[in-house]
Amino acid sequence: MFKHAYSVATWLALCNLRSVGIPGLLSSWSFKCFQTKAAQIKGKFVKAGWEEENYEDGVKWKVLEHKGPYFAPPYEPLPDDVKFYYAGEPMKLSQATEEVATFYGKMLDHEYTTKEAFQKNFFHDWREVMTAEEHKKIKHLHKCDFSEIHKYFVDKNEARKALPKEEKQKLKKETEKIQEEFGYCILDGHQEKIGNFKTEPPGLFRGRGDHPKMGMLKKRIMPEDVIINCSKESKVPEPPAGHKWKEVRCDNTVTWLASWTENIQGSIKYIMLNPSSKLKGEKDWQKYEIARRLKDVVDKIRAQYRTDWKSREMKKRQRAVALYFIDKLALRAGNEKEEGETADTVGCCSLRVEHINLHSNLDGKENVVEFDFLGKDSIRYYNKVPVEREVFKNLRLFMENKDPADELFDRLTTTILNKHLQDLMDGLTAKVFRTYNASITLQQQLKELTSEDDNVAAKILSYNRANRAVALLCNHQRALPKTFEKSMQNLQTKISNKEEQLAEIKKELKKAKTNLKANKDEKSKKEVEKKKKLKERIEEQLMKLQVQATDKEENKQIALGTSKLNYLDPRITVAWCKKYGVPIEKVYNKTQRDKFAWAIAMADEDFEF
DNA sequence: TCTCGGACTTGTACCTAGCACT
DNA sequence: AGTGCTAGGTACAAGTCCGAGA
Repeated sequence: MFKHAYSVATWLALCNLRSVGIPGLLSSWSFKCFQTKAAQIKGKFVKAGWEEENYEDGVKWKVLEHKGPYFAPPYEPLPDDVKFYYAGEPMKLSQATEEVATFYGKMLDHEYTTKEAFQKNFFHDWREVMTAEEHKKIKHLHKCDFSEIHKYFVDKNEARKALPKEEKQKLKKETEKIQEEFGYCILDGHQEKIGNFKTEPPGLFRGRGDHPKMGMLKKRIMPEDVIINCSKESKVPEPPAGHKWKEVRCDNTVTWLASWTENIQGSIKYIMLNPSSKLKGEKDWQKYEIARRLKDVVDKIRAQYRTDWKSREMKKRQRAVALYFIDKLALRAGNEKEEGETADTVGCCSLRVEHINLHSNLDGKENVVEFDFLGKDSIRYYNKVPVEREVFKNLRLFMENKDPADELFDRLTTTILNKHLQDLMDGLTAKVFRTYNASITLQQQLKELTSEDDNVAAKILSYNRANRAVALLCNHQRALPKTFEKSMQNLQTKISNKEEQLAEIKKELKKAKTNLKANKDEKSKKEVEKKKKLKERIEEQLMKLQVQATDKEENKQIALGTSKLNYLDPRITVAWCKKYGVPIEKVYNKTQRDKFAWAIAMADEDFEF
């Protein structure tokens, strides 16, 4: 069974994930420790430190000890001089009502508060926490005046920013202390960083896109809501004074330390480990190994779905066309979702007739499918894609006699699709195609774009371009940064300044050369050398700036982070860095290096995805 | 086979520390 | 020293996929 193909021992052996083997002494599994160790043994990965764990099926850990979540600070009532007005009259609110009012007041200059659904949901939930008296009096949102509340928080924020250095230092120390106390756990004798150790503070729910629940009240999480997960023999975290946990359990088949149910969607929220942890890293590695196995069978799978386009079974045809989209366009699976509970977004299997347009001929191309739909996070997917004739014909067939709001693949669900994929390859699901296509694209693009004799800056531009190709494929967009135009202009100014500088120095160099010809003395010679060096330096600086500008322009609406963090096998990057002598820090920042520590230790320059 | 809860990954928006500038 | 500005974190929403139970 694939699931258990990688024992912890193998993994540790491979990446040398380890800590110093002094019993009873904790050590963190940090990059630093890694780097030195990896350097020492260079290429050979030796298992040490971590005991060879014999985990049974599905068991994730043996010992887990932590401090529980850090709770949001209690509500601080407004000072008396900050007033809420109803219908023009000042009104003192009960503490609970006031707290919810501040949630709205804080957001006053956010676009959310102008939306009808937001206002409606907020007002409804707000009225629920009001006292009978308040409830009776406060009947219309438009008669509520939160402006003093709003101003109070704006001022407070500014005051905080203007704090003297020492005060800021003090605050920083305090957050560090909290991080220290709650931010780590002990897992099988090793200290691991926790990802999110704080409960989410109360506030107003901000959905993405056109979310029907936007503005609803997100309730304060109390210890009584929280389930603690830790090992039996370890010390159970202490709940805050006067409180109890909802439950303390010991389930070592899951990776979370604490959980609670959130009141908006009724879904569960978890406290889990940081991506740098062994648990997460191992999972990440596995993910890419599955994608690499897809590489071996992808040709076969492609051949098969092409055959299936002509199947007599409608279900099979739909499955084959959907899979083609998932493979070619890196679409998400598209699970069905509850209508009215979330924003109306779709993925491949949930596409509706209204989301595509068929053009037999468009811009000189045949059989073009025009996609236009909102995907995850209500990000628009818009693409015009020429497709195979069979696909085109099938789509026309699928759309026959259907309303725009009908499902395109009415015989298909993600479960059906994934079951099929599972039969084709152990561990294969729809999302694996995204991982596979992203990683393979990076590798191809890097091969194509990088040239040996480029300098580091140019190589990094190539890397970013390869990364960009992937982001484009995965439709990882971002809003044009607000300051884009301005910062672009700044950069352009810098460039022209450099150019002027360069022209100047060229002139000077020429002069120096003439001088040398005339005088032929040591001093003139030195002068020429000096100017030459200066010229080279400026040329390099100019080139760097120009690269920066190109990069910036090409990147303005594309987000690289998501693919880098979630889709690109880090070993490809590590291998590329090693091969072309690019320092890894130029491509991965500290966090990324921590997350990908396993890959950094594992991959040689000849790693092939 | 259908539904739903649960666990875990993926994704963008927002915030801010700290850097490069003047 | 003050002032932008942005990279890089944090927060948390929104997906995917699995398996249990009716």
